[in-house]
Amino acid sequence: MGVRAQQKEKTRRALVDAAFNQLSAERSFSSLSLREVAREAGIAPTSFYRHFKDMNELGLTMVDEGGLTLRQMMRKGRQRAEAGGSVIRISVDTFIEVLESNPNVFRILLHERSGTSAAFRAAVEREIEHFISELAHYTEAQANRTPDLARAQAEALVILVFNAGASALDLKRSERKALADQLVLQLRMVATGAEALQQKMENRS
Amino acid sequence: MGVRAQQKEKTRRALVDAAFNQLSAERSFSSLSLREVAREAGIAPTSFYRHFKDMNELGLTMVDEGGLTLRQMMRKGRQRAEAGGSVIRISVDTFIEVLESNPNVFRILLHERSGTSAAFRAAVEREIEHFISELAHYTEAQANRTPDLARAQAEALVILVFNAGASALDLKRSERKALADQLVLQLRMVATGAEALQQKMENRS
DNA sequence: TAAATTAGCGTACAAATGTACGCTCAACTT
DNA sequence: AAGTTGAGCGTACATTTGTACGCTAATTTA
Repeated sequence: MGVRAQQKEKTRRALVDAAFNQLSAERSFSSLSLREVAREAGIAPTSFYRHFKDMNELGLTMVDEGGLTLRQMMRKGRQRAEAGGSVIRISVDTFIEVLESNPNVFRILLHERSGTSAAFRAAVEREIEHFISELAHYTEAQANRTPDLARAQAEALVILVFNAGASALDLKRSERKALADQLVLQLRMVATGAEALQQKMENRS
Repeated sequence: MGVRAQQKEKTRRALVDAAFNQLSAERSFSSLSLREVAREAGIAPTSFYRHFKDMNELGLTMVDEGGLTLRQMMRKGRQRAEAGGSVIRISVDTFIEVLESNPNVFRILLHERSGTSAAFRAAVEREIEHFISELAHYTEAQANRTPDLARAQAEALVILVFNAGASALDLKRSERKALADQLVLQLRMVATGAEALQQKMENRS
């Protein structure tokens, strides 16, 4: 890659990073202005356009990138689970760790999920869908579930996890422990319930 | 109430209604400007201050008012359920109806739940907490659950319902049917799972 | 080496925003 | 009847925003 393209990529990264860094509990992506991001990245406002058509395009990039990061981290965590122990417990712990080390990635996903732009909502939904279908396949194979039951179960699990994530963002480290425990309990409810429903259906037919 | 106070109340209502009416899938509360709301309500921008300290105060009013509306409607629906039939099914159907007739009340709750103002998040959480504790008490009495199990169960149920609500806002009428069915299935999972977990605990002790 | 490309800059402008200030006049109080 | 209050208005202003336009200088291509 030429010197020129390299420098351009570097600036682009500076923009993305600047935007991520400005996110916080008090600052959502949609409240960031183009000028603020450019300022933080150390370039002139008008130079922004050399990299993105508008703020929307930057945001979508962030959602995609964030979702990818999350999935990679969760996948690594899952490898730990293969060593043995409760899958649910280990997954929840991994999730909390991921959340703690990437709070802003979470913020943008959670916020824009109920956001004002259809494109954003769709993008976030796509990321969540990745999680759901990975999990559904896993459950289908592992617990021998009916496809549609596996799907409903996976969806419920993911929703509960993401919601707990949203709450966790506002909590202190110590309170997160209790939240994680409650979450584990809820996930077990869903898993146990799905199993019971499946058995009932099998007996009936 | 005097003529004067009456007129003031009327204008205040006009402001609240104006704000609610401007909400849509493309427009969140936080994206509304004071001037826009005043314009829609038919008053001068500066007159806004006669009624609210700032937009934040207006928003909190809307959250409180919206939450109240929702609870009242759900309570009416619950009376229908007492006539017999599946509590879950009837509750879900009621919920969908409520959602369809008050989409904007939902939007503000859903969006500000993950919003940028701590006061807003707390207010929404308070509203959701109402639902959870009402449901937890119901379950505790009805199904004879342990308090903490009842709590975890109620929370899971409410979260699943609200999440489905968020998705439903983006769907066409016909697609909502399928979503409702899936939601019912998930709620049954939780209920069945909670029951099973409780039994297991009782046997163990 | 000469020409073409382009990342980044500075200037500029129209639009919109929140809100300070002071006025009016109808409603209320005394 | 006289005096007080306050809801609503218009004017005004500083600030911030997105973005159009044209320039520069370094890199790339020919």
